[in-house]
Amino acid sequence: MKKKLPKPTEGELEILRIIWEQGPSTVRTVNDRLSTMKEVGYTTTLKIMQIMAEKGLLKRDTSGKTHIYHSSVSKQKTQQQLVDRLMEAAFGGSAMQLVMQALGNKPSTAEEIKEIRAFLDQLEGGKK
Amino acid sequence: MKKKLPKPTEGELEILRIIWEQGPSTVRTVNDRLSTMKEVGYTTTLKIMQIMAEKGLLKRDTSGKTHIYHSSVSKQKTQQQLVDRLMEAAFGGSAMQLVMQALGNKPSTAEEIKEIRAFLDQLEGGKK
DNA sequence: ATTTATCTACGAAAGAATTCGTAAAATGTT
DNA sequence: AACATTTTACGAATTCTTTCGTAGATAAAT
Repeated sequence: MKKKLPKPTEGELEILRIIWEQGPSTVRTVNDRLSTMKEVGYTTTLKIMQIMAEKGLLKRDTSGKTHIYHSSVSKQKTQQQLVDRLMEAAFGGSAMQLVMQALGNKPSTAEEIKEIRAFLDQLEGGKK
Repeated sequence: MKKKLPKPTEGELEILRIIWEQGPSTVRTVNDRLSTMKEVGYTTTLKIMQIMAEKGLLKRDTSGKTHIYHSSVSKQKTQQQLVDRLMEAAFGGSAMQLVMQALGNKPSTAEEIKEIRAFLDQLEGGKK
């Protein structure tokens, strides 16, 4: 019975994305990356990462001088959680409406559309 | 040049959904509806709606005794905004990834899948 | 007109999220 | 060893959201 982790905030999600991309990271490397996107102080990043560790979103190895943080939530699960939330909160639980909204505005390439079709094929085939 | 309205909070979104559904509403009717979903005091609903009016998410007619609130943001635009945000924040801007995540977990009916296909056809047709 | 009910206004409290200053601990440099 | 740098720890200030109590205004009922 694993307890449900809290939904990451916007700021936390930014950090998660960096760690998913880089793998286990120090505050320093996360902050360096983050700094290329926005103004942010080192201690601010540190604090957020410490809080994330408390919440269970990150785990940390404190054996060395510099602590190393790694994600304890998978990218996939987290994305799922966020999509589910939005689907519920804004679309009354309708996946289709969400999908159409997502596709409708953003012009997709023919290639992407093809991939989605293939994906739909697979979905149908699978559930027979 | 219309100024950008703030992103509604979760609580605000619930109220927006009710107003989108019911049309222009009083605090009373919104609160009645809201109360069927969760415990909430009348003044709480009132306060949130007042704040929403301040922010520009709602407009109100104060001519009568009872104020009437109506949405100043369209359902469509708001959904778009939220989807865009999530797409950016969690999927690096990829509509496709978001779509697959949305479809992948939630089992869709054959009917829905059909509709999505039709939608894709239309998308392709439209962009030549 | 007095009472009762409904509604708005105001403000306060509590909790979360974000930010950062300062200090202490660990490490590195000369 | 003395000094400088890096990192962690702590806590305070700020802002935002949510909640609701209380009071005042307006309308309805008797």
